[in-house]
Amino acid sequence: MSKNDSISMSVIRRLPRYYRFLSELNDQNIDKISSTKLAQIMNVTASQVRQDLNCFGGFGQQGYGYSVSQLKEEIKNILGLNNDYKAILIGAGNLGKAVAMHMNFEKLGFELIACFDNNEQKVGSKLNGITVKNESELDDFCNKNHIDTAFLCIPRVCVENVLDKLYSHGIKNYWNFSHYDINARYNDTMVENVHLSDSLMTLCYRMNNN
Amino acid sequence: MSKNDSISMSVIRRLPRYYRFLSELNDQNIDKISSTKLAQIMNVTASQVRQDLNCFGGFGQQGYGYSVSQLKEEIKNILGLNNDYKAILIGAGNLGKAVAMHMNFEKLGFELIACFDNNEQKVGSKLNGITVKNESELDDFCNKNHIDTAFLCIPRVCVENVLDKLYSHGIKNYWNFSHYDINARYNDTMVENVHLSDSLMTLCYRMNNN
DNA sequence: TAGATTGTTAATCGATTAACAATC
DNA sequence: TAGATTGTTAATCGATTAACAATC
Repeated sequence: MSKNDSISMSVIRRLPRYYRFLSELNDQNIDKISSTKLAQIMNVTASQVRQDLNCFGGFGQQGYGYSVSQLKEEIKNILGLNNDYKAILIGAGNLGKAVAMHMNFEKLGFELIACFDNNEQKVGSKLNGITVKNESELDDFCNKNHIDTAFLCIPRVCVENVLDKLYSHGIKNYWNFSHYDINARYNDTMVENVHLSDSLMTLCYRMNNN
Repeated sequence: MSKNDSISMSVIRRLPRYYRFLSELNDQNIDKISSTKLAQIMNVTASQVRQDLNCFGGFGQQGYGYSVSQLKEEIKNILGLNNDYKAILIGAGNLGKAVAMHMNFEKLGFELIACFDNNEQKVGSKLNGITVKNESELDDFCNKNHIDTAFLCIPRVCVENVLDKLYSHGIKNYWNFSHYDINARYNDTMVENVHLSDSLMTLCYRMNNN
């Protein structure tokens, strides 16, 4: 279909940032912007802005620039934020709790429909209105509900067991906070990793070598 | 000094991953590995492994390969994980709590020495043995203690005020969980961003366009 | 020594930037 | 129309991969 056949990850990873800056401009009731000005604000080159946007279509108007509100909506659609992907969260520890409580899933194209934990202590507690279920109910829940993606907030050593179960139910999209290498086990999965400790190590390196 | 004059961010961001895989191999008591085998395990090319490592020195031995334990230690040193950088955490909400409780700072070159929050409800509670202080004590604390870096787990709108304060005390390294653009305000800061919602949006895009 | 594997140079590939014709 | 700014092609830059001589 049309242009977005094989957009590079470099471009894809910049999209949320465009979306954020455009949302801000829109909130400030600015209705037009040129690639040059947007680039200035975002601290990138105007060429990059135009190249990136043109991966998806000609959203601008020569001699004028881009309509902020229109471009913002375009990117929202490109990202797919109007979706309502059903997500479940595995692991209601500190990290899982933070993910459940902190994120505005609705604005990101997701709906969190259930949380699971294997710790009896946590079962029954509520996260953003969702009662934490016992992990033993996971299979049953997967059978009875359509699930698009799983957010894994469990320790590395626990992932394989849970992953095998989820994969057997056809779940192939993962937001993974552990260091378990999901793709190595199932190469047809779509995995977005968040490696907090890698990020902190990178900061450490840079502090050493500034 | 020597080789690591201007290592590209691409290489730097791969270092934690090397460190992880080497640590694992070491735990399995494997004592030698070739670039080819390591590349296989990590799903990259052997060329990249050798190029990356040679940015920092010739750690291998021709005809033999690399000593796992030695290479692991080398990378640990390159990353600077033996440091004891003093860090403070701003924001003891769900995210801040998760960061404080979940991370093994000691193994990452940091020591968390204080937490602050402006919410009276949170002040006095304990995170991993550290009592949450009132944000009003921040200035005083900065005056009396050496601080290398701040972890910002506060909402975007709260960052500017806190940042100005921290920067005035000479703190220039930040682990930033908000969408506030620290570098735009102070361009001599070292910032490592964690943008959870950007990550989730990227997953959303990829789910739409698999 | 012969075999293996590194360190490093050269070739390729992809991403970013510059330039400019098209056009509003 | 003249001025501005896009969309797009071409040039540059950097990162990845391949090749191979050095050497353990």
